[in-house]
Amino acid sequence: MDKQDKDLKDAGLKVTQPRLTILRFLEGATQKHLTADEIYRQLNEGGHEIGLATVYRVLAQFEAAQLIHKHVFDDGSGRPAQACYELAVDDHHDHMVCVDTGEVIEFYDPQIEARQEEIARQHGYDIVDHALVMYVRRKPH
Amino acid sequence: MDKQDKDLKDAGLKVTQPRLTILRFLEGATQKHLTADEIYRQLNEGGHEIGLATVYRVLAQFEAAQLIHKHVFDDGSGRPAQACYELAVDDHHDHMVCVDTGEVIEFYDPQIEARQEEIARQHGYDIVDHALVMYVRRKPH
DNA sequence: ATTTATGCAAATAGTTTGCACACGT
DNA sequence: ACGTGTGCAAACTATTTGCATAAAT
Repeated sequence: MDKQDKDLKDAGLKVTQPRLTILRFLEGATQKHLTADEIYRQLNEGGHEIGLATVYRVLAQFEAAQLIHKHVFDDGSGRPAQACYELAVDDHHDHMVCVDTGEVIEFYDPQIEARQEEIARQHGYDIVDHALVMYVRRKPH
Repeated sequence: MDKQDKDLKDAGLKVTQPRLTILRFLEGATQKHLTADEIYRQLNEGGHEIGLATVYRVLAQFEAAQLIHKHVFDDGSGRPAQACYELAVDDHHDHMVCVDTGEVIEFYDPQIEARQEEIARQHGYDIVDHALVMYVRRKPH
């Protein structure tokens, strides 16, 4: 039993061809943040026949199992927002999206994290989740 | 010429009935964050005949003119994300959304703002915009 | 053998757009 | 009168779902 096989079982998911294929693809991908459609297209172009609906279903399951995280970066440019997915890793981080190139940069700042907790607490709330996205542009020169 | 009238002209928008109606509605609304559909429904129930498409178009124009801000709170529960809009005011703020009630709480934290600038700078970027949303739950007891 | 997963096509939800007509200046 | 704005219905996009078939245990 290999690693991905075990990961799926641990997540309570039956080990099926599509799930294995998608999980392996995500782990091997050069790009960390991928849309459902990108995953679908790249797999099929690579000879793996998987339906788009299945990609969505599997991603939803992976997300529920915390194997991956889903992000909805409102690209600001209006137009329909596409969700993207990335493999879950132990360390939490937030994102910067370059409005010119679409490039996604990850970062983590303990001060910000701490302030968030503090602010929620002051209002009488616990944080369930949070999303911080900075839309940025490469500084001239 | 009243205030809303002037606001529209200043934004470079012709003063039309739907635009005035929507702007006044937003300024008079008890709820600060409204979806396009809520605005559409409430106006029509209030006797103002406005098409949904027009509501969307006007909101898009208002957003472009910085009269309002658009938010896409990924309610986490999966399902299609609906955008909501709020009147732009001078002071910037971020949001907390209660995952149980959908309630939206606004907050502002200078430390977080400063850190964001700093982090972007360190990576060689300027911040164009940013969105911080904390999904929270009322603290037990 | 049974249960769960998959693929396809059709359905959905929110939002956008084409076009004929109405409005604002 | 002229250029925009509006309403309606049809189009679109991303995503979900129903259903018959195919896998996995």
